[in-house]
Amino acid sequence: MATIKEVSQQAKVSPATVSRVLNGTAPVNALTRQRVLKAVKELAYQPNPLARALVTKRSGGVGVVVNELSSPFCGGILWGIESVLEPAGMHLMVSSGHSSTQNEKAAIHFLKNRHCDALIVQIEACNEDELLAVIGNNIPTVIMGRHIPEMSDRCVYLDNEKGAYLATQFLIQQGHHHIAHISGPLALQDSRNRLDGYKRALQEAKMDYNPHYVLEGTFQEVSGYSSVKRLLARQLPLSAIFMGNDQMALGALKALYEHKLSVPQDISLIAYDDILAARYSYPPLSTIRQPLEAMGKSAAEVILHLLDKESLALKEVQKVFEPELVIRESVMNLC
Amino acid sequence: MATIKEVSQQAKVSPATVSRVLNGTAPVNALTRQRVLKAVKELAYQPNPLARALVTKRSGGVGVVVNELSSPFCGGILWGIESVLEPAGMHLMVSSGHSSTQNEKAAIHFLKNRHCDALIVQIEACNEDELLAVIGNNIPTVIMGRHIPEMSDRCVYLDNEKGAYLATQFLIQQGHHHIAHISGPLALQDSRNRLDGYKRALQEAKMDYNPHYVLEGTFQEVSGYSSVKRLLARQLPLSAIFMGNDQMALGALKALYEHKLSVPQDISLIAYDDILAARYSYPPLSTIRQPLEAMGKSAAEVILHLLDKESLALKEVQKVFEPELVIRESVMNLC
DNA sequence: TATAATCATGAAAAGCTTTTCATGACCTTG
DNA sequence: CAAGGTCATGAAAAGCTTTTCATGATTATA
Repeated sequence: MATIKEVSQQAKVSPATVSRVLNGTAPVNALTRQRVLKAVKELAYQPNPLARALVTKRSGGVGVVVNELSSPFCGGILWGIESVLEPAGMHLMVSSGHSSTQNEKAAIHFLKNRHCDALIVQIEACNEDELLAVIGNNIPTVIMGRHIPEMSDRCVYLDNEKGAYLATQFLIQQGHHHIAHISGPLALQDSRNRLDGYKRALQEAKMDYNPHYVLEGTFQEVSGYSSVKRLLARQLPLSAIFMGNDQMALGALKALYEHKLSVPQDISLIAYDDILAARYSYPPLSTIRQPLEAMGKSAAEVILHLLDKESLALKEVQKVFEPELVIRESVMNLC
Repeated sequence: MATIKEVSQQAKVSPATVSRVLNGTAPVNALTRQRVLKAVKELAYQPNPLARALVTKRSGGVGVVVNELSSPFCGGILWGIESVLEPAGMHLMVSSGHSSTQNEKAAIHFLKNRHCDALIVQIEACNEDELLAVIGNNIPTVIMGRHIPEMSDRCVYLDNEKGAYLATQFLIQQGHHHIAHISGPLALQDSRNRLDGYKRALQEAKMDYNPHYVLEGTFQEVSGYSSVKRLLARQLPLSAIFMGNDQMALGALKALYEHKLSVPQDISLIAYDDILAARYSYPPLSTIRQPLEAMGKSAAEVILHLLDKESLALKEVQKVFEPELVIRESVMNLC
């Protein structure tokens, strides 16, 4: 590995001049510049990022904490982030939170300690106060997948209320009157927003909101399964369920199958997220799609702006994303 | 951020002594040590990883190049890697190859240039020579998901031949005689090994290998769809298909559905990988499971050994993993 | 008791850049 | 032509550790 000193010797200039040529930080005589560039090429010189980081206090790394590396949700986000950050010359340092407050905090500390220039955080367990505390305010940070009022302009998230509204509205349009909802954990803002959207659609259709039709789940498959069983045990008139996410819907499918209820003939199902499995379940699930990749890209763009790498104003980046209704075959038209 | 100098002043020692206490590189008088530790605590001192990396030539980062960040396959691997490397104090720098030779090379160069201590590479497009060339031999590297003879002791992979053998054998045991195979791209060693396993099972059952029953796909869903259509057009007697991976099997399901052939009554299907969707397709797919997380862990352990962080001998890490047959409902018993 | 060996510590160098400050050459302007 | 300004460049410092080498003190050995 050649150093800047060797280059400077070969080009018969000082290291400072080489630095100036490479970074364009000061004007350099055209001939000198050429000599330098020639030497750089001949020695295949590449600046040592560590030494550079030490002096500029910019490591070129962005820390990303996702909830679960292996989930399709996080994969989509990561992909989006990478596609923006890498061309900008920055690298991703990833870590995961595994839905545990402690892990999440540890992951954030870990990355902060590694001198990341910025942080992108998509976690579920920490509440708002914990999150704000652990982030601190000495590192530019973007929150993904939830809205935190204190840092509204650095949150990239889906309009969950609207997605739930769209889902419920669709069920109503298809002629359903008795619509249940299995929510996610209500400690999460997302889940609460989805519940709100469900309520708003009912209200708009002049249908009463009945708490007996709502159960709280955990976003996991087993919870979809057990919640639906509990719901059925209540023996309420029922024609459709709005499931808080796809994974729970897959569990629901199983529960309904065991009760010899077919989807959508006996019960209609609509869910949320549009993971791959939603397309291949039987029947394929109608669901609400989140533009994960686009959201990841936006988060990365916000980061670039915060780091002043781009001239665009921060406001111009889209931060609230629109959910999209994906119609497949799990909802029956009763009209 | 406190520096080592401030700590040394507070503890009335030289920076060298602080370093010695913190790294245990030389004996330090017990009392001095206590003074130093006290100062470290009071100032909440944390060594600057960049400065440290500059002198030790160890950044503490491991570069990971996966084929596709958003795929469930890579997610599982990443999870495994993270679970070993993070406790060892190392961080992950990720990048993806997107099945393109150029991207893969760029990603590896990108990470090497960032002064990673080591590399874990799971890519598909580069052939062996390209891969060896781009890796070079100045950075410890582990290859995942394929076997490269030149660096046999640094490859962590599945016994693909055996998995394919298990799948095909299972079909035969269930009484199938006309078994087709839609392979992955035969440029990939994995695909060739799976084809070999298929052949071996046939041979062992004294069934003839007929090339008309084998089509080459791309591992993508659409390719499963089109390959099956082409296969059906050949009008061969057929009772089962061994699909090269789950994604192609999902495409196959669609093609068969369009031909009004039901699975498994008319055609049986078995696949490879066991992604989440395999469990929820209709019917749920029998498939071959890869222990992704365990493989990721192993890869990370090999890295740690290569970096001499652990005393275990390199040989003791498991590097060839056993596939597991997962029986669901896509295969009919004809016996 | 004198000499050798061991131990604890500090000063300074090394690692590689970027950046500040200074300098000398050249040009412009009064 | 002298004074002031601009331009291109170099020397040296700064950024924060780790590590080498040297030193003085203490202990063991002959």
